Amino acid sequence: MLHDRIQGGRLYKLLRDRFGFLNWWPGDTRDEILIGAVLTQNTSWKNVEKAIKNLKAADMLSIEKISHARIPQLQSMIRPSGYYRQKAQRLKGICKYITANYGTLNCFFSQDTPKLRAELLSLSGIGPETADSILLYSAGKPVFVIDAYTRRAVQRIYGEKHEMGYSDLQSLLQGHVPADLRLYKDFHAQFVELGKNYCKKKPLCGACPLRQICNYATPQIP
DNA sequence: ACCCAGGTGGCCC
DNA sequence: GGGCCACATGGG
Repeated sequence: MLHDRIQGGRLYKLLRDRFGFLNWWPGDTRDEILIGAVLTQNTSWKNVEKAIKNLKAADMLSIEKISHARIPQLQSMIRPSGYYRQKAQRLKGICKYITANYGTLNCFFSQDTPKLRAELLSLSGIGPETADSILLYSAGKPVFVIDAYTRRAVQRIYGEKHEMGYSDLQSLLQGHVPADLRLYKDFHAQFVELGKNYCKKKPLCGACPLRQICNYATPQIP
């Protein structure tokens, strides 16, 4: 069963051996990572890079700056990342909330993780995945991020059928992976790397690392 | 021309 | 509490 396959770090070791350690989320500052997390929603990172480049060129790549940006200007800068009208509005709202209530990201992040997560989720434009991406990569909290890649990989391992919700998937992974920040960051990065290179087609290709643990013979749910 | 990408919020039942 | 749908650009 899945538990056994993930437990003992077998899955992680397998991926890690294939891809090497990935120091993942591109971005130099906490601000940049948070902003990128919002912009990348259902959007390829390539497009987000263009938006971030525009923001950087205009010296607007900070929570504080965006909190009082003009919407039309913000829209034009983030246009390449798609949904630019929605994202401009929501991103500004998020930045305004943080600066108005906490001043700085460091201050905002210095709360208990559960409270911080709930607060992130209460903001328009931040759902579970974005909240956890921010918690993990911007705030540095050991929270497992569940994204489309992770979901697909786990479904491959499971045997495709049992569709799990976000929190079920997260509980499952967090329950079987030691809560270590570097490990969580890298594990998620491994899932992304896996998804980008393999696991795209229905039958796994011969080179897919998952073949080592996924023989499609025992897809039973506990 | 179609399908997808590191989702989310608003409706509806 | 789940099933649709709009949101928008850029690349295969």
